[in-house]
Amino acid sequence: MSNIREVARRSGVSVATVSRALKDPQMVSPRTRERVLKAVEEAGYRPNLLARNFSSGKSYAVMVLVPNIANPFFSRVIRGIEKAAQDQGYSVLLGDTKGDSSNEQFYAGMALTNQADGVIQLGSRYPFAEKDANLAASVPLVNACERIVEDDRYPVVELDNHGAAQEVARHLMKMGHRRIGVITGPSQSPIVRDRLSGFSEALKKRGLELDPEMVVHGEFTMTSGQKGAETLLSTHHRPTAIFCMNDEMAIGAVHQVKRMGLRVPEDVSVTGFDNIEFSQFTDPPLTTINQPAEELGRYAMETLRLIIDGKPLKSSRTILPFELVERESTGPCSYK
Amino acid sequence: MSNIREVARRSGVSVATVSRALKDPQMVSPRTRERVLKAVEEAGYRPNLLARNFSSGKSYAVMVLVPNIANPFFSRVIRGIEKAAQDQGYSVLLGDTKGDSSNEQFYAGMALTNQADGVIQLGSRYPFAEKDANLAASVPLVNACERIVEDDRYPVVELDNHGAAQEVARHLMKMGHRRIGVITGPSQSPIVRDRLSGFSEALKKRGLELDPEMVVHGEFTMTSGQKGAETLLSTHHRPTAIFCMNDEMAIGAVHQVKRMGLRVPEDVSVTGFDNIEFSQFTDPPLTTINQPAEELGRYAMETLRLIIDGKPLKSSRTILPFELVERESTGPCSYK
DNA sequence: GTGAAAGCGCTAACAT
DNA sequence: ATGTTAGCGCTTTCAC
Repeated sequence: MSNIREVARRSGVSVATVSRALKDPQMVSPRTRERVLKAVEEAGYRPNLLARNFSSGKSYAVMVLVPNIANPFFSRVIRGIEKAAQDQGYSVLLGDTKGDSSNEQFYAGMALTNQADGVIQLGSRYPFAEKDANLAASVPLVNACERIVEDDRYPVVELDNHGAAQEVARHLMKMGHRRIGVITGPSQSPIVRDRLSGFSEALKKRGLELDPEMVVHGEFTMTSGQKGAETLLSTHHRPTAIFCMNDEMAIGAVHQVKRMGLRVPEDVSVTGFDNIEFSQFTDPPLTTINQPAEELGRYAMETLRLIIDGKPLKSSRTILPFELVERESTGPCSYK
Repeated sequence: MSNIREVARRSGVSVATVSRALKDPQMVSPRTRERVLKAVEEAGYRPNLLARNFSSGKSYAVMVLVPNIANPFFSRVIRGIEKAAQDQGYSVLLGDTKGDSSNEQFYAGMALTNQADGVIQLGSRYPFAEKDANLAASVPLVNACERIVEDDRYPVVELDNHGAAQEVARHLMKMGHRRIGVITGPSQSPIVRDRLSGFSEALKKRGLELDPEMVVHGEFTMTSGQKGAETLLSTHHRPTAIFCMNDEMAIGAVHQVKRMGLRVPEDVSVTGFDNIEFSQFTDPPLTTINQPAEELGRYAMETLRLIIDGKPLKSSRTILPFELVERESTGPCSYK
């Protein structure tokens, strides 16, 4: 592997000039530039970015903490992050945390040893170990999709979860549903709270109360959606519709509804959230909320970049718009 | 951010001793060690790994090229890679290539500038630009899941695709199917060729010929699976079973079979490949081939590590076992 | 426009 | 067991 000195030697200039010719071409004369580039070619030279980064004190990498990389919604967010990162000359380090705080601390900790210039947390936890909080205070951190619990020090890029859940409620009520079950995510998650409050608020506006028996907690997995549906449908007074807080759980719920000999949507309507691609191919296709996943990622990366560069943020909270996608998993309430 | 000199000053020893106390504790006396650790604590010191890596000439990062990060099968492979990487002190750089060769070249190129110590290619292409081939020759590269076309210079970790496709064929023939359609992936892909040859070989053994009209090419997406099924089912003599080369296409195919008023499996059996989690929740659940995805990833990372460290490989080709998972999307042939 | 040289933070060879 | 120092490859002042 040839280095900058080798190129300097070959082109008969100093290393400084080579450095300039490559990073700031108009700083050197056309003739030298040409000679340098020729030497670069001949030597098969590639700058050692490890050295460059070390020298500049930056890694030009961002650490992305993702609760579950197998969730297609997060995949799309990551796509958005990556695209934006590439545009900005940054690389993406992947940290699949499985929602585990020790994993989060491990990966986020890499920003403390200069392996990443910033962190994008897609989960809802403050990702650093408490004992590292002092050091971590200076690490650029952006929170996307979720919102870090009890902490508004960090910019967040998220959906109008409250509004989206309201929209779902309105959609179901418009179809005549009055007893609606909800399969949430983990109860401590801020988005779960937002969606739950939006949902019950919309119900209240129409004089309906959210029966606690109609709220079960899932874990954003298909299995938990299936179990949740089983619980809801085994109640004495079963719901005619189920609002699932993500598409995976909705897929599990639809599965269970059918297993219990009921039809979707004739007997039970089911809604999802996220609009992952699979939601179009279930039977029936899911009514769901579309999240602009790639944009969430892009905004998160762009925001992080501003922080890294010490530039001012227009706002510490970016809310992206949702969209209700009506498909065939919801229909008129046939009960009574 | 305090550095090693600061710690040296605080503990009254030299930087070398601090370095040793941290990297090789038993090289310094217990008393000094203690003093150093105390100083580290007080100073809130974290080693600058950018500097350490630069100094050692290694990035301790691997670049993973993935054709489509939204494909849950690849997600699981990445999980396996990441786990193994973490165990070995490596970080994972993500390169979502979308199957695009310019993306592959961009991301793989990061290994040429010392930003990654090696590359894991999950796609089937030689990832470097031809003009970089000379430089790239020294970059550790492992191919997983797919096999790099026309090039056996690189170790590969893959499934027995030929055998798995045979197994699918045998399963369908056992159920009485004699006219079977196939929805493949891109025709240049080696795994597609392997599976196709295994499939037709098994057919031949039972005196059946694979009708070219029964082979359509998909792109490993649900939409292409849907289209493929439409094509196959619109033929004059339609198949009673369809072998899809991944689960997404099978999901699309099932969707289309139903849309055409046919039943799965009563009228048409459908099989998938990969055993992604969604395959359990389709209606009906998919008969498919289980791939040990995480293990594929783990082996790939371990193999790459051996190459990086210049250690000998036991074999340049690791074949992992498959398993046929029988679910309800396949059933006895009812035709004639 | 170009060169000389310091310095980024760490490791490791060498000296003691 | 510990200190001194060169050096990793690059960027960036500071002179000229």
